[in-house]
Amino acid sequence: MSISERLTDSDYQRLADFRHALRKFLYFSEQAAAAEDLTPQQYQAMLAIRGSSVGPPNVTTLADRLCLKHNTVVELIQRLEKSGLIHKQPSPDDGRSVVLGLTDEGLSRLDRLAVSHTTELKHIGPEILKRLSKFSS
Amino acid sequence: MSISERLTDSDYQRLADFRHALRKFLYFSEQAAAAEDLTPQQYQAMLAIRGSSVGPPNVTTLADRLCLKHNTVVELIQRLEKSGLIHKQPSPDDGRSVVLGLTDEGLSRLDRLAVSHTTELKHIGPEILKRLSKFSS
DNA sequence: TGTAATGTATCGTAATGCGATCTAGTTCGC
DNA sequence: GCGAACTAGATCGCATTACGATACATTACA
Repeated sequence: MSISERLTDSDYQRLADFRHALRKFLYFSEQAAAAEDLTPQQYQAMLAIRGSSVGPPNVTTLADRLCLKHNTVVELIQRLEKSGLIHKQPSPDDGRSVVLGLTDEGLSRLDRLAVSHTTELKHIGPEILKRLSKFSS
Repeated sequence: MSISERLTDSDYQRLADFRHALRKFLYFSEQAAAAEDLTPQQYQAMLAIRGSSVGPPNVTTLADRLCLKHNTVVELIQRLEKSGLIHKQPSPDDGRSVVLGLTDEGLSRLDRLAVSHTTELKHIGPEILKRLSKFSS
């Protein structure tokens, strides 16, 4: 498909179908999170904290990882802390910074979600993959 | 990974990295939509209307496609109609139903977005694909 | 040392998505 | 053909989310 040509019906179907596959996965994720009494964003924040490959993140690092503004993350973190799912520690290196970590309760809920997401990805993953591969040309 | 074992650090990193790749694409999409003065949901609704493979959808069909409740879509549609991006026609077959379609203005904005999304998918698609393929085992 | 940069927090606002409820139109059983 | 059940869409109120603007403390640096 040349960039200068108008898109065809099937170009649009391809985009829409990919988006639909993505949306189905995200919908599953919303429902799974809700079953653990979490909002989708809470799950994503907890996953990003637990799955950080560079050690426990602070607010700014987490905001980058979630592609959100720092103040959005501050509030997300506050709700998570109030629910007893994460804890904040003042950074020993930098008095402005806080280090984020999961509580036992947070870990336990996240673990169940991570397992179910992994299972779901084995099911819906191939569909996303198939629709995605149609753009690689 | 057996389902009965506790997840490892790298299991979590895999999930978090996949989610991050997804989030990056969605963030691109949000920014691209904003550049055309659209909300992300408006773009997705318009794409679903234009990319429908079974003819112009009604509210219920669109809700299914977007994995949203019908009343959510009704309001989304109202905002789109007020902005002159879509039009609603009473269905000739069923007096309860409305048929949704894009206006010229809607088509023109969507077209630019669809092109830029296609381009972006060629860039970020492979990364999503790579992270996704790690769950296919 | 004083100024800029960084990290976090607070406040007000707009958009989103949903449950509950409503109205109008359609279908089905009898 | 008539009423009950069902379906499609619309309306309202509410909680959550994300953001811009702003503030304040800490750190870095010239």
